[in-house]
Amino acid sequence: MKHELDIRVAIIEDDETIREGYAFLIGNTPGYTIAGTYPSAEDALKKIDDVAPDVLLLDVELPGISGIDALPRLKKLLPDTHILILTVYEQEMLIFRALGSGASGYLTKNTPPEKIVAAIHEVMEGGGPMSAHIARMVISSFKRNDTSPLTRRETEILEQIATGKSRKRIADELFIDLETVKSHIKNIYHKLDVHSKADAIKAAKDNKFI
Amino acid sequence: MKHELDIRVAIIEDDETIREGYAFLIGNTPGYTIAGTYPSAEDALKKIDDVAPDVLLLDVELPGISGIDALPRLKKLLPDTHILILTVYEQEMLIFRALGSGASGYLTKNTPPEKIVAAIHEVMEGGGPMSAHIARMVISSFKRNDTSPLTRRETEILEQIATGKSRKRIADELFIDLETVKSHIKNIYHKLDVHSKADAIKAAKDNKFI
DNA sequence: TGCGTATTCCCCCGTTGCGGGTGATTTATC
DNA sequence: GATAAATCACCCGCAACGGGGGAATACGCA
Repeated sequence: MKHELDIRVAIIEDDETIREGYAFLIGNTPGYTIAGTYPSAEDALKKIDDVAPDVLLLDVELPGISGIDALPRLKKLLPDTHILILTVYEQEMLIFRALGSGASGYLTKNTPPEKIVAAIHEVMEGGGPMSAHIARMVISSFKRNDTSPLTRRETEILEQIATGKSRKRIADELFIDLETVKSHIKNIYHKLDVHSKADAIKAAKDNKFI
Repeated sequence: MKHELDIRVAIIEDDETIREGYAFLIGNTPGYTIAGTYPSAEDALKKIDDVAPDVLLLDVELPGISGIDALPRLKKLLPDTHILILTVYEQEMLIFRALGSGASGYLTKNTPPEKIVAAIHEVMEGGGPMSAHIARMVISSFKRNDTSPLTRRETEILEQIATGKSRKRIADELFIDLETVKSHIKNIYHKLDVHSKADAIKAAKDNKFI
């Protein structure tokens, strides 16, 4: 039951059962049309530009080029297509690489069918659908460590250092003397037990002090 | 209808109508109990530690101390309470400050009542409930610019510079000569039209090249 | 109100890194 | 086989960095 105003959905998924299952589910939901299904990224990269779907469901574990590696190239081919990652993997690395490469949402494969359809609708409405656990991980990535040994001023100065600014420039912008900045930096190094900018930044970022 | 195993919810909201509305809604939902309602952050900070709610709904626009400013102090008082921001504001600044200060979710006030209850449930289950538009903004914050003028190697080196490492150290870690690193940096500066580390990092971050 | 901490500023020292100019060679990739 | 990317080379002067010492206000919480 195709319709001109339907949301056009494409699927890249190597498991035929899952692929056809999603296609059946979405194709039989009013308002949605399957614009193409592909068993591999290579396949999709060759043919999908003729299809230009509104939304693309992308599996990350694919034979040959992985979904993650295909993402930037798919996004280049289809800049206006919303790409939803659909996977069993919940590693931070994968999630942030996917979102960095232009994915508009990230769903785990235990997502019930009706929620997948809802996610497709949501992404078309300007949302960013994520599975609950993924959303929590994304939120956690912003969270600062509230037990930082650094004072407010020290934190502020370390943040400035992390932007590559010189001590002189930091002093000028904070309206304090260069000697004061040096003094803070010495205290920061002592507290973090480091002996260089790079190590201080790394220690602070690892511990979410900045 | 209180129950020992109910999810205990507290509310900080200055508008009495809204506050009582939420309290009525949540208190009358099976499985949820209102543990306390407060018209201001000062009020809550004084009394809420006796209450120790599982979930706290927090408005950001409050008289006196704002919800955002109260967040770190509330989190310190109640480290195990999940705090859900409930607001009309959708500014990036506010969202990221809230998530950085320990908020577990962020909902806009046009959220229908049943979704607020669902969000409380979700956050107790390890999720990170966000309104659709908020989720999209959060996801967008990760997205790299796919039209960067920098090559892969240049991007890699600029990322290393942004961690505060010296050229020498970058050279060693990438197994290339110091002169090569210098050469890349010169190319980066030309492409970004800058003349210092700090300006290069700023330009690259502003444009999401790194 | 007072104790402790945070923040501010001052001097010394030697070493290292940084920004910029101009050039050349070897890999990939199309 | 052309174009871009990545690699290495040698020149220069100045600024920044890391670490040692000490000391005076300002501020917040009890």
